[in-house]
Parts: sequence; structure tokens; C-alpha cells
Amino acid sequence: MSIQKPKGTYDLLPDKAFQRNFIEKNLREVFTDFNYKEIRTPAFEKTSLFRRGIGEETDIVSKEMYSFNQDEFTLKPEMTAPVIRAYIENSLYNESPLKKLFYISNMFRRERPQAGRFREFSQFGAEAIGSGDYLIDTEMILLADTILKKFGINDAKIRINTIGSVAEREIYLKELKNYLSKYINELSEDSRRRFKTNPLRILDTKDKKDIEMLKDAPVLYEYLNADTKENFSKILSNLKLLNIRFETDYRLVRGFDYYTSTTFEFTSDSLGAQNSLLGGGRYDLLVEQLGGKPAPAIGFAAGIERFEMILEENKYRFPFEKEIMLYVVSIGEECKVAALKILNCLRNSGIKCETDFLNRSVKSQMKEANKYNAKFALVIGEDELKSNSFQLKRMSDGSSLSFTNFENIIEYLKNENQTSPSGQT
RNA sequence: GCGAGUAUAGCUCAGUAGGUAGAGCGUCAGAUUGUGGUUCUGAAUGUCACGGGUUCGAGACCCGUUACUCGCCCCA
Repeated sequence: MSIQKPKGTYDLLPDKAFQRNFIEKNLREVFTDFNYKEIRTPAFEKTSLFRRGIGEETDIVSKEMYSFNQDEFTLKPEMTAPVIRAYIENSLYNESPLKKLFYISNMFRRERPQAGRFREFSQFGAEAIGSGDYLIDTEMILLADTILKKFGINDAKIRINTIGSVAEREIYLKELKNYLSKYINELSEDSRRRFKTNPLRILDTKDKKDIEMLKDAPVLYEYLNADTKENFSKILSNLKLLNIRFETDYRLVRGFDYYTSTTFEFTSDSLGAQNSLLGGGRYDLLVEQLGGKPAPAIGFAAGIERFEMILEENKYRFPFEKEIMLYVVSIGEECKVAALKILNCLRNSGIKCETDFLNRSVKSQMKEANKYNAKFALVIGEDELKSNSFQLKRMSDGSSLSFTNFENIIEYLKNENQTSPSGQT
């Protein structure tokens, strides 16, 4: 083994690449139906964008970024900050007060790889910038749910929470720290660290003793203003009206600094330890933080590899790749050119076909045709060229049709191509 | 950054108490001269992850390294 791929990366071999393309095609369809427009941003950005956008103290920024050129640039570890940067830089707010954008792109984080986690991975996601209305929160969750349902993923758990405004959270955090300080010596090591760095995340702990201690801890929800609460309950009742099953989880706290009020997460049991499939929420302050005219916004991101893991677990039936209509078995120099000529005519009509490039025996070429699942095989040798008589063989039953010139064969196959349905696995 | 497990042909794996490598699948070729799928026959491919040690002798035992996998943290 000479040179290996970098840790945490993977090759998408042809079969999987085909499936990935199918997934992306369908994602684009749903996003487009919801009137989201695709945006693509550079693979790398100024490092300061992520420092300011995601938050200096987050794991991603503090230890997981791939930076280069004396830290000037960083391979994007997430898409929200780049999208907002592009939104501001290109004055998209001047086009219309609400911009609905989606992306499908690869990200880079220098983490320890494990099941469902890679150093280069792909996400699809959406950002709606310009509306603070609860209706767009509802639509955002509906969009995410629609995508999953489109792929037959019906068992994802949806959890929703609101973490309020910065001001509301400040009051709460004081109370929470006050409460936890009584237990500070009994808390798990992780929680003690979070006490200093990000006390909200203590609520997310998996430690049993911690959970016990948190039982009587103050609840953020109770520190929220009446209109925040009302807004939240409107979202929830809307979701109910739309028949979306969810649960509220007052402990759901997201890892990036930019989140405000609504947060949500879709999880699946098919994913192993990393059970988070999709996460999102509102980030009303980010646009301003990144130097734009203040605009409320909300979005979500989902991991494509985890998405694929679930599809595999569910034995999702991907379509077959387009079948080969004709395999030309050619014998001898002249015939090979003749073969390419036929293939060229068919290909110009969008028909998939193939011939031999290895000077192999007729038998081997037939085997090849069979392996490719070609619908027809056509043998071209000196005999055929001399007598102008060609046998088009139907591979499924071995029957053959006689032709006296190429034009008729091509016409026949074009016709056949139109009537043949595209198969499912 | 921390913890655990694994490392034998392209793939999935055998390899028993240490005696210098096997199967299935796949690939390629042949089974009367130019016709596939089934069947049969044959072939190729491994510095048994790397380095050291124990031993007359190690794929198997010991140590180290590296890679991969899974988990913690965090996240998609």
C-alpha cells in the first residue's frame, strides 16, 4: 500500500457516487418546490468569518478547523456563516426582504473519525434570511420533514426548544449557575468544565448523576418573556396542524454561539452513537454580527453521510443506472471503426452504448455485453460488412433480428429506447 | 485530546498446540474454427500492516510503530 487517503475521508466509488447524485437531485427538487434557491460558496473562507460567526469558544473554532496560510484561511467547517457572508457581501437583501437559500456542499472538521463522522463530510441545508415570523420557523421544520419523508424516513425523532433571546438567557444563566454552584464538586468533569465555558450545555449532559442533580434546576423556559413563549407555542400548534410529530425538549441546546430562540434537532436510532441527523434553529443576531444590516434568520443543516446510513439501514431502493442499449461486438480493424460510427449515432440521440477496446475474442465480448446488462448485441465482422446483413441479438431471449443497413438498426434502437422503462432495483 | 478493538489475495474471511499460506466471491482465459447468461477446467494476484524480540523455525507468542474501526468529547 503506497499512499492512502487522509484520515476521515472516503472515496465515493461509482455505485455510491451514482446514489449520491440521485440523492442530491431529489434534494434539489424539494428545495426548489419550497422556493429555495441554491447558493455555492468557496471551499475556504477567511478564518475570521468562522471565529466571529460560530464563536471563539466552540469546539469547532477552538480545535477543529483546517486553517492554512498562517491561519488566514480556513476550509469551511459549516455553511451558515459563509452563506450569511455571501448574503451581506452581495447585498442580497436588496433583491427581496426574504431570501430563501439552500446548499449542498462538503465541509471540513478536524475531529476524530467514527461511525457517521468524517473529517470531510457533506451537508445539505437551508437558510431563510429576513423574516422573524413564526411561520417561517414552521416552514423550515416542515421542509426538513418533507425531505426525510420523500426518502421514506418516517421514524426520525424531532425535538424542538426555544432558548430565548440573549437578554433572557443571561438572566437564566445566572440562576442556573447559582443553582449548580451548590453541586459544583459533585458534577462530572465535563459539566464542571462547561460550567465555565458554556453552562447551557450542562443541560445536555449524558451523565446519570448530573441528570439527577439537574432535576430541580431552573428551567430556561420559565425565564422567557410572554411574547417569546407565545411565539414558540404558535410554532408548535402550527406543526400540530400540519401533522408533524415532535416533542418539545427544554434541554435541547445547540453547540454554536449564534443560535437564538427556536432550536430543533432530528435524530435517528439507525445512526449509532452519532444519532443527530439534522440540526437547526434561529440565529437572529448573526447577520448583524457579521457586519450586515440586522436581519432575523433561521436555518438547518443535515449530514448526507448520516442520511445515507439511514437509507442503507432502511434498504432504500435506489433506481438503476441507465441501461446499455447496445453492445457492439467487433472483429477486425475496419469493423471497429464501423462500430464507433454506430455508437456515435446512438449516443447523439442520448442512447447509452458500448463496444470492445481490448481486441478480445467474440466470446469475451459477448460476456462483456452480458455483464453490462446490454439490451442488444450486434456482431460486426468482415462477413457482415461484405454481405450487408446484420443480426441484432436481443440478450434477454437470444432472439435476433435481421437488418441490411446501419440506418435501420439505429432507427430500431432509437424506437426501442423510447419505449423501454427505466428500472428500479 | 482520551479509551477499547482490529490488521492474511480486489472483496468476505479460514489458518487448529508456533514448522515459511488457503477457501468462497470477483477478475482473466479455455471447453472444435466468430456469439453471452448455467456448468466444467485452468490461471493471475499476497514482502500474512511496518520494525524489532523470543525460537532451530512465527501469519500465529512478546514489545514498539502506523493505519483502520468503534466509543468519550463535540457535532451533521
